[in-house]
Amino acid sequence: MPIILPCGTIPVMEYMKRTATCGALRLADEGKDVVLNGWVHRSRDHGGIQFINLRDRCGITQTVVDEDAPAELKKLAGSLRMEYCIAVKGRVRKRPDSMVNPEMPTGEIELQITDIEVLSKSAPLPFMIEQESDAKEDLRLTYRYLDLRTPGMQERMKLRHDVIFAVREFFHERGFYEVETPTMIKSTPEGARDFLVPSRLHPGKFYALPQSPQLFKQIIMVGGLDKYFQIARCYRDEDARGDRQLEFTQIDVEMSFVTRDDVLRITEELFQYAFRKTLQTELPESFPRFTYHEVMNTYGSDKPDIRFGLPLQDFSPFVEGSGFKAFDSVLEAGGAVKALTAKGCGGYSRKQITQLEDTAKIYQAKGLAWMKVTENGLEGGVSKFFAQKQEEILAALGAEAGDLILMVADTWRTACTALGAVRSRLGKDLGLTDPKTFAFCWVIDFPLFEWNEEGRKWEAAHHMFSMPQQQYLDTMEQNPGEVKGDLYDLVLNGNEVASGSIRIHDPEIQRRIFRIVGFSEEEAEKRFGFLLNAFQYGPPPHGGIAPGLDRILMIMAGEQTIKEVIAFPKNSVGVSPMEGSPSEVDEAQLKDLHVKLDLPENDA
RNA sequence: GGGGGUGUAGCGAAGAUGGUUAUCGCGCCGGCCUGUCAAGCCGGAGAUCGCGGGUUCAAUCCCCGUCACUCCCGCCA
Repeated sequence: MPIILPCGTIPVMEYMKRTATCGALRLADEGKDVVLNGWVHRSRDHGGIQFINLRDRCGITQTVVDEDAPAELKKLAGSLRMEYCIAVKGRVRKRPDSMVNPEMPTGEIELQITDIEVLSKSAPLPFMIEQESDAKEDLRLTYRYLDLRTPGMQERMKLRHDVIFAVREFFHERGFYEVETPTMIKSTPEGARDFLVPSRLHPGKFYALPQSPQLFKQIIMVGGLDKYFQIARCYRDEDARGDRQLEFTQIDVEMSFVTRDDVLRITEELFQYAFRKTLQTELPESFPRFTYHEVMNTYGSDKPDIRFGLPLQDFSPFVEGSGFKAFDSVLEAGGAVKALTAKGCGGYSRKQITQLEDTAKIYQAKGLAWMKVTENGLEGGVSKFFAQKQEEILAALGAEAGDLILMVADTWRTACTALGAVRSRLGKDLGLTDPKTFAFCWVIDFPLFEWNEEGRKWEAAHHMFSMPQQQYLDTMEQNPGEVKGDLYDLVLNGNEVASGSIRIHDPEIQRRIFRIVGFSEEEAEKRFGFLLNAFQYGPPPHGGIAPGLDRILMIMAGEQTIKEVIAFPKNSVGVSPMEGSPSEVDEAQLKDLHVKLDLPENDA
């Protein structure tokens, strides 16, 4: 790296600066004298001749100290160890034909070394730098600076940069302004727990880190900026998951004077653009749309993986008269019986079926009923109850000999989600989830309210600023559970990757929503007063969406966790093992902040 | 808040009904070696088997507890 200093100050330490990168040289460069800077990736000393693979961000070049090289040079080369940072000078030469390495972009040439300069040494490594480190995740995070050197991490960091760049390009070209919103804001408890920042100047008061820029982007619309986007960091103090971190990045978008379809369209274009620019992948011209009810019924999930079929079906027509009490009683209680035809799984062992049942049970199913389809009809499991109707059943389910029929009877929601989980698992087990296939779809028409059984009240399913669909406006108080919102989720390969809505810009409708979820005028004023105030001054109709950058990158990179596409993620318990956060702070710092600790007893 | 899994040398793993010297690969150190590209060959160092307690003549192995990590349910408007 060039060291830049103001003129006439401290002398620059001179070293052999690179004239090419380690990924650049080709046969056409034969005969050139070049300097490379990089890290010793591997070193192979054959006694007479020594090969040093030099690595930087751009690639790996084989450099060679020949047998007839000066003894001094050979000695220095022999002292090099993995991950020493060095400069080498030499001449590019064609490799002998039989020595060409077709695996390497630089494999037709090598650098005949004339000089070596050790720029810095490396201690023995805690793990080796390989395509993907095989060290445990926690160790990789402790030494993230080494992990970042692995080609795998470097590729993902490049992908992340490329996608962000494409996003900026895309929105810029369409007249969006990138506007930054504050990271220290008013706490508006609703949804996830807030991270709090105590105020020194205002004893007893706190800022919150934003769970998303939601309220600010709506205010930006009131501010007349018309089209906004931001690569926004969001903070939610909830337990982590493979696809969830305490802090994560959203591509936050909001637009004025738009309808739902405008937002869906531009989001489709955004991903078509980003996938084309970064993965050279063409996405479909438009993404299929399903209603919430449809995906729950068919895929048993509000984030369906549509890379494969295996649809859930209604089994309730075959229950009456079967004599199977377990199913009967569920239907009498207003529940549902859902069935899934697992194609070609008729040979599953008892153990395999039990494993599928365990999956269903995680999602609260009481059991997983099953029947095998053979040449002779239904066999095994609960088949004896359905023998008379077997023709009908096979026809309705499209089941054939060699299939396995799986059923869950429970409340509609549990039956769907539990069997949906079984479907997901089968998709993976049967190899139907090619990570190179990118199957986007929209889920629309979400219910606006959900009944909270514990609190005995209605809650906003998404957030309180989403618009009810037009046809419910007159009557939404009468049956809140029926009300569909102008809400939409974007789903990719079974992952929710974006979520958005058309917002309420009419204060009267907003008041009615608050009333339905049991929010008093005073409470609404206290929490969201600034937004309601803004809405007194001619707010434009507006709506937006917020794609989760990390999740999308994870899927683009074919990874199982977003940690692989974040340079410095926290581990599963919110700790960063590298710098050791969170950590205790000085008593004096707490005092400044007017904060006293009240720690749990057994916390050592 | 709940459930599953893991913890053995710097790293990744194997291991035994509870028994004497705990194994393998990579890395590390030393030596040999003209063409490798995960180089090869020879030799060497390196482990209180996560920690604490219990059972036992004897525990890395069994039991209890605990810690750390990891995945999942809940939670995540």
